Amino acid sequence: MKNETHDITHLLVKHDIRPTKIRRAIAGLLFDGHDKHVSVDDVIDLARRQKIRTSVASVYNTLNQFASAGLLRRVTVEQGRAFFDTNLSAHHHFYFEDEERLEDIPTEDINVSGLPELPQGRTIKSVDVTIRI
Amino acid sequence: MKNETHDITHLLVKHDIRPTKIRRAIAGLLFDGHDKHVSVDDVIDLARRQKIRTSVASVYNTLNQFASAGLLRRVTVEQGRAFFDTNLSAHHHFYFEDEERLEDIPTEDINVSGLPELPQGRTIKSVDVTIRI
DNA sequence: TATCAAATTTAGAATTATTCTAAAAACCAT
DNA sequence: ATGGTTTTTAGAATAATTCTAAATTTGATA
Ligand SMILES: [Mn+2]
Ligand SMILES: [Mn+2]
Ligand SMILES: [Zn+2]
Ligand SMILES: [Zn+2]
Repeated sequence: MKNETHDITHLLVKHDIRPTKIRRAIAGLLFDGHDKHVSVDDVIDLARRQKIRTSVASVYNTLNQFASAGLLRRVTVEQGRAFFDTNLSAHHHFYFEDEERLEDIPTEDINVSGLPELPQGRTIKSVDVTIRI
Repeated sequence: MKNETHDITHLLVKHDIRPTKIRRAIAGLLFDGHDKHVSVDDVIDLARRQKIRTSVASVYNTLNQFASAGLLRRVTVEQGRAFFDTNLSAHHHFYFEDEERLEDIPTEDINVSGLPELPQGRTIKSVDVTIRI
């Protein structure tokens, strides 16, 4: 068993996700040490290229589970398609409209300060800055 | 003819949109002097309540035309539904996730500075700050 | 290792938002 | 009023996502 496989199994277990075959396979595609932003279609294509046999429903199930478990972050930049981000640290995004592609902006490259008072009883879930270019 | 109606006709004409009946009706719902964020469904409901007879396709056509003409600004905060914003001045948003509702944040209530360098040949189309609460 | 209940995966149907089509209606310059 | 052009519309088409329920996999236990 490759070390990488072992790491992925533990990553899933740590997040209370049973490390089944397709979950490990999809996690293997996503968590390869490189930050990425993927659509469901991207994952289906990636899986097909690696001869991983799965279904559309499973890709949806798995990405949604990973997002709920905090292994992925959902990024909404256009209505219609969802993107999932493997970079979990605080950061912002360029969105290349013509290419329908996201690129990270390190949090230190944008200064967001002086947040307004929140309405009663609310807490911030996220602060997202998207620069469309 | 009410003054308000006249204003709306001129607003459309100024933006090179022929002031047809349904366009004037939908513009009347939207441009009443109060900033608002509406979904297509909201507009259909508003129209129905005012006994404005129209079709789903026309609401889509009209909102898309208004957005292209710069009378509305499209706001993307969740995959699935599009919001249209009548507030055209620079500002940001709270998004109330549980209520699926937007609220404006005046631009002076958030300080966004030190934007990063843009990739070659790109220009900023918009800078959107969304605070999910 | 064999058994089996629970969890997962899956194909295809269903749902939802949006766009497309092409026929009918409205518009407006003459 | 006429008639070419634009708009409106109902319903079909498309596309992303979720649902359903049957088949498969998983992993604890015997
Ligand atoms: Mn693709
Ligand atoms: Mn509604
Ligand atoms: Zn990112
Ligand atoms: Zn707004």
